[in-house]
Amino acid sequence: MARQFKIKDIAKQAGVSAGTVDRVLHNRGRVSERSRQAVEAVLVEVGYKTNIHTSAISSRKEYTVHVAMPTFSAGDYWNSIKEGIDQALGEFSDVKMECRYIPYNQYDIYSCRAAYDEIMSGGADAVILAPTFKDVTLGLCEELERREIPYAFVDTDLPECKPWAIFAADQKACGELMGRLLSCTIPTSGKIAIITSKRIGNNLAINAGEREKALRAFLQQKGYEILSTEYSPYNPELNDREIMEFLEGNPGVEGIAVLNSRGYVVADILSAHGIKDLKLFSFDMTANNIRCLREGTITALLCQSPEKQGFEAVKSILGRLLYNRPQERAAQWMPIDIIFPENLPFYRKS
Amino acid sequence: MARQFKIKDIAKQAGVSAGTVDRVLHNRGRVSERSRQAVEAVLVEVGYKTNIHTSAISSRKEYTVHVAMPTFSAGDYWNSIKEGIDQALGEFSDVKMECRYIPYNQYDIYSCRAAYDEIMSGGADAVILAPTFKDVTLGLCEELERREIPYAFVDTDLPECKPWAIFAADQKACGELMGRLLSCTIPTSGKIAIITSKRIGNNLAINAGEREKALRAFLQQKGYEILSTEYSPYNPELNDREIMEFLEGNPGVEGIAVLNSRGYVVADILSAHGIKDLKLFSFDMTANNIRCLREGTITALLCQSPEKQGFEAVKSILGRLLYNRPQERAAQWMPIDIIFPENLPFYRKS
DNA sequence: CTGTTAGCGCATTCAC
DNA sequence: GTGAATGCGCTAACAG
Repeated sequence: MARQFKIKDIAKQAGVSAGTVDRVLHNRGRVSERSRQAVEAVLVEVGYKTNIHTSAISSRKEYTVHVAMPTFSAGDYWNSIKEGIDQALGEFSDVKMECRYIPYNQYDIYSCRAAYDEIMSGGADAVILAPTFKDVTLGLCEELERREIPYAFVDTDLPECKPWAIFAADQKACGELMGRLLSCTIPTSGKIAIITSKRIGNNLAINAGEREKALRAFLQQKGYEILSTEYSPYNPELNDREIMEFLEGNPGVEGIAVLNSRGYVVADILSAHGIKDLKLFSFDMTANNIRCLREGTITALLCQSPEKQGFEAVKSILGRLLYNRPQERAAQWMPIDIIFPENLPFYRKS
Repeated sequence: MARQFKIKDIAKQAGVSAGTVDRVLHNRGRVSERSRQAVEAVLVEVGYKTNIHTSAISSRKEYTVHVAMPTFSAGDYWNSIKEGIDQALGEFSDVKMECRYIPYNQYDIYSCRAAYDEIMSGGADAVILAPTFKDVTLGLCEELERREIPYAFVDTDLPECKPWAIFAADQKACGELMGRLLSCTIPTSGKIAIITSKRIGNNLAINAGEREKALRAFLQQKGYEILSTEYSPYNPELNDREIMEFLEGNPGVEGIAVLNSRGYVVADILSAHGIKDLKLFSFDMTANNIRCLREGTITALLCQSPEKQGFEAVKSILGRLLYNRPQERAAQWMPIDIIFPENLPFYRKS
């Protein structure tokens, strides 16, 4: 067990004091170029690794992190992200960090704008957010960058922004993976239906769009006939008729891909009409989707590790807050888990 | 942010000193019954949670953990478990803990016995092991229990033993999940071949056996015709002929399940003979299996989170060593990941 | 700009 | 049996 180098060791080696080493480590400035270089040389030479435990207890600074994401209810996707955030808060509970949740309606751009206004008015040291509406988010990020407030994305990437970090699933891979599952399950003679949801206004359903593009490319290459339809998240009572009319008008559909978390909506409709021989795939381990998976009305779910997204976002922001290092825009792509009834129990958190 | 209760707070509440609280927390004895009860009452009342960080830095005890598992080579399953262990060692680097690896040949019971002897002769504070040979392991565990040395299992469970904790995948679920994948992929008119490996001596290939049982039950219920054969891990040059003869003698096989990590062996044989239309599933993200998955000669892999097994085993043993709490035999079943080429990149660690 | 120093919360002596 | 005192490595405030 090679003894770790301590700050004092570094200081002695570099011919400075512990205080100076600390200032270098945290990019606090007020250090002469000469000292800084000397310290950094020793740092890399001995491979110094800061002891997060002692660091955590002796740091008395308090931070406020604002978290803006769509309203969540028990067992849904956004709630899982929140669980990951809370888990991180527990794990790093000695860092005095407060998380303020600022929820908004993901179908209402005004609600989102209001949430963002609230972020800017409060005194946030850092921000975690899900880029639901592209243009609105661009505006917020610009302002955050001007004020030098670090922010991290979860769920979706927005290439135009310069977040401190991104925690999301690769949507192209999500689409292709769904294509793979469908092509394993359905003979090429069968037709495949892609179901998306209508979204009002000119906001992009960024993720679903990317998934659809990748899925179509994948299936086309395999030679499938692809059909598609939309359902309305605003008029759920219409869905039943629309979906059934679609299926009746298009005989020969053997597989259905629902490109958002609403697989259960379609599953329940099919089930209510006694349709059992269709393969149905959807996204996210929400409470309703899990129920359908257990009932056998959903074949499998693709999951984007939402807990990990939340957890890693907090962890990363913390690193930024504690160690003021400049860093490149870093994307961390989440594992995409495939859940069948048989491996479901081992993914459910307490 | 509710302020956490500190040891001092507990002490004041219970009318004792910090030292006494510490003795209670660690079951160190030398505490009057009266004080102990008072302290424990306050402890549960305020929901005291020990601060692992301060705890870690101020504890000066040193521990030695022995790890007995099959010899590993770069990129194989056992190496992944070791990576998880090393990762934990890094994460908890301030706990002075040394891990001694004691590898053995998983096909040679004498080598295993020798490894276990070494464990018992060294001064281990705790042991992590994979129960490869049932009877030999039973003997070791008995002795460990007599000496009150805590031990944890990875990879496999052995119901007869009383380990501190178990980190393994549910093998029944593994078998059923493979059945599910096969039944999604292969029409019931197709035949399915199960391939296992011969194991010398009367040691049980515990995991593969359980998987096979579950898989057979699953497929039978779905109405498949099941064939099976074995290959020899000792005479690899024989495999090619044996496998090909098996396939030629059994036309109509559309899917193959390899119930251990050697899927690549079969994949390479098929590929060498230009056979492309078979669906092939196997276990574990080993280097060779990954190669075949990329080449398209393996359809998908089931993975038992080996890194997590190693990581959690160390974490759990650490908890036992630091906090002498008695705990029930606890099994923690790992997630079973399904890996296709499309989601492979997001599971690979650096 | 730099060095010095007082804690952070807990585990562990060592006197009582 | 018990409680006060000491140190772990690091941060942050302060005095130069």
